[in-house]
Amino acid sequence: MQTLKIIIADDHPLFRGALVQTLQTMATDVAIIECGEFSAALKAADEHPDADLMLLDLAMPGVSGFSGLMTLRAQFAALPVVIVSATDDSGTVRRSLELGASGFIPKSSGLDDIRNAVKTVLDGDVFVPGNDSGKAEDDPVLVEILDRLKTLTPQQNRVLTMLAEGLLNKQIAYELGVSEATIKAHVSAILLKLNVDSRTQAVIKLGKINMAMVA
Amino acid sequence: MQTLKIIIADDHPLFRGALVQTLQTMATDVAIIECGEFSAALKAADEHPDADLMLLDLAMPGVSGFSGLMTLRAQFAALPVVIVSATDDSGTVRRSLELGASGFIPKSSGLDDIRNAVKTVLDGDVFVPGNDSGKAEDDPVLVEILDRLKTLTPQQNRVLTMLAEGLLNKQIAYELGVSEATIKAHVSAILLKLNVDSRTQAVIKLGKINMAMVA
DNA sequence: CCACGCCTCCTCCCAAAGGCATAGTGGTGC
DNA sequence: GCACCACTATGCCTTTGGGAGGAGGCGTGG
Repeated sequence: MQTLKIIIADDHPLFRGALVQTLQTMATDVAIIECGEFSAALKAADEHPDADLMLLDLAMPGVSGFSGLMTLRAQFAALPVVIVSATDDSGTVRRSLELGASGFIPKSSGLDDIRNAVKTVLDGDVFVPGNDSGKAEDDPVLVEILDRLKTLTPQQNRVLTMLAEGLLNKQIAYELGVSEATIKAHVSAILLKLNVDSRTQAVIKLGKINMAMVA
Repeated sequence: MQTLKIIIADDHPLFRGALVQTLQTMATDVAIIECGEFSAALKAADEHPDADLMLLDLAMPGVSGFSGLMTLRAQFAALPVVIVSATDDSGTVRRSLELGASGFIPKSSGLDDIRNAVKTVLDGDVFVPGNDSGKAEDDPVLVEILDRLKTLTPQQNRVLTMLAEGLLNKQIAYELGVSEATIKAHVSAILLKLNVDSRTQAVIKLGKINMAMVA
C-alpha cells in the first residue's frame, strides 16, 4: 500500500488535524480531503471517485444522525465509509454497520487502533471495535424500522432523503432529473416498505431513527 | 508568558494529542500533564498545585457531567478550569460557568480559538464562545422556530401535535370532534405561522425542535 | 359597548398525493 | 437463455391537502 486517498468528514478541526497526522504515517503518498460539513463531504465524494475511504463523523452539522451515512451509501456505494463517533455504545455501532458502514472507530481510540481500523477496511474487511459484537437488546420498534430501511434501494433512499426535507414530488423529480410519475412510483414503494400510508408518516418514522441516534 | 503548566483531562488520546500540539506553541516552556480519566485529573491537580490551568472534558469516564467540575472547584479553588466539550449549547455553557469554570471551549473550535481562550483565561479573564460574553444565544434557527411555535393558539397546538403523528385532516377532525373544514383552517393557519407550505414541512420543523431537546 | 382574537364552519377551486395496472430497459445471477 | 430486480415511465382514478374568502358565536379587555 503506497498511495492513499482518504476523505475526512468531521466538524472538529482539531480532531481532523490529529486524524490527518495519524493517517499520513500509513503510506508514502497520502492525499487527504478534509470536510467540515456534510455537504462538503458529498461534494468531495463526487469529485474524488477514486478515494479509498471516507472517515465520517456521525455528528456532522448539516445532517442528523445516520441519514448522512445512508445518503452516502446510496450515492457512492463503492466508497467504503468508516464511522468516527464519540458515542460508541453497541447500538450505535451496530446500526452504523447495518446501514452499510465498513467500520466504526470510537473517538476514544488511540492512534494504533485507528491505523489498524483503516488498514482493515482498506483490505476489504469490516472493522468492529473489540468490546462489541454482542447483540445487546434494543428497542424493537427501532430495529423494525431499521430493517425496513435496509430494504430500500439506493434511489429510494435518495427519494426518502428528499421527502425528509419536505420537498414535493415535483421538486424531487426535478432534482433527480426524472419524471414526477417515477417519483410517485418510488414514493409508493417507500411507503409500502416502511409500512406507512403517507409521506408525512414516512418522515416521522425516519425522524424517530434520528432521535434515537442522538439520544 | 514564558513558562506554562497545564493539565489536560480528556479521554480521547487523539484529541489530547492535538491539544498538546496546539498548546506547545504558546510559550517557550510548556509542561503538560495528560489525564485519561477523572481520578487521574484529581491526582494531577493535587500533585501540581503550581499548574496554571486545567482543560477538562465534560464527558470524562468516571464522572458524570458537571459533578467533576464541582469537585475540582471545591478542592482546588485556585486552579482555573476551562471546560472542553463537544456539546456547546448555551445551557451547557452557562451551567459550566455558573459552576465556576473559567472558560468554555467547544470541541469544534479551531486552533486559534483554543489558543485565544487559553490566553484569555491565563490573563485572569473568563472566556465564553460566541464573543458576546455570557449572552450567547441558542441556535438562531431553533430560536426562530420556537418563536413561531409560541404564536400558536392552544387548538392549533393540538392540531400540530396530531400532524406530527401523521394523522389525516379527517382523523384529526374526528379526534377533536369538529369538522374537517375547521381542521383545514387550523392547518392553514399553522402553515402560515410556521412559514412552511406543507404539513410535511411543518412536521420536519417540529422534529428539529425535538432533536434539539434530546441532544 | 365594541374591538379583537379564537374557534367554528362553509363553498369553490385547484394542486398534490397516492393506488393500480402496465411496460420497456439494463444489469445480475443461475 | 431465462428469471429477477431496479429504474424508468405512462395513464387513470380517487382522496387528500391547501388557498381564498366569508361568516357567526363567544369571551376578554379597553
